Amino acid sequence: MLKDISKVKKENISKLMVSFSDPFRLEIIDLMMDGEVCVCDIMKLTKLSQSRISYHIKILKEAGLISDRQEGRWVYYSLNKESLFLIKEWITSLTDHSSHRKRSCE
Amino acid sequence: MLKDISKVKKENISKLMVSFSDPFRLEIIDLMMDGEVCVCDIMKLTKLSQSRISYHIKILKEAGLISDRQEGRWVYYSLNKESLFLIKEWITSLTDHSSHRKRSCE
DNA sequence: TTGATACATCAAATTATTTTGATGTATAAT
DNA sequence: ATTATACATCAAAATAATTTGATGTATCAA
Repeated sequence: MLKDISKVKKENISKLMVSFSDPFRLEIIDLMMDGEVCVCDIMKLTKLSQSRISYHIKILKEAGLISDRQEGRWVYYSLNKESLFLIKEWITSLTDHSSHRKRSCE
Repeated sequence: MLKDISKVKKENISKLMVSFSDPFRLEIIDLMMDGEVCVCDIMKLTKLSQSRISYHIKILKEAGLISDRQEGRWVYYSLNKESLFLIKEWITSLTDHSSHRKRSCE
């Protein structure tokens, strides 16, 4: 068991995973790989409505997956590398510590 | 953009992420880190109902995250390392290829 | 100071996911 | 054969997430 991963961290992981669990959010994340994007960029590139995008952005933000930077009327969003590393670390702990031990009831 | 990651792969990723997006499924995954478990093990360790566990198991199975092995009346479930590696690979491609390029509208 | 743009937020409607309790199937012990 | 165990599956109910359209706020340009 992941005894070494604190509850706080687990809740972070959970939120990050929820972030990734929506196809539109994955699309948005994908767009952010090329660097900062504003909501208007996402609108042009995905044809999603503005409020719909804002909603998903909010989820990503609350999970700590993205950061924002305001510049005049525009808000630029970008991926947060630290949270990506956190997930990577978690997945790594899964692959590294998971056992193949057989179980047998009876 | 993740041009190099095929659509099929993306759909896998999406399903895997959905797998991870539920706290009870994370618990179940956690239990599987010590090796195989049967539904009855999960029942004892989590106090979730049998059909509830079966439901979540189904989601994990359909995402390809776990494998099953039947032995008599018991079915033993275990984590699928390949799918864990697939996610790791995906996260790695995010961390490795994501750019910090600034955007500026106007 | 008026109007336009960029985005956030809200409540209601829609849609999807999860839970529950019942029933079904297969295996195995008596 | 009958009964018990382990698990799957199903339909209905409960709950949660998402979408929509409207409205709100801040910034900026004319």
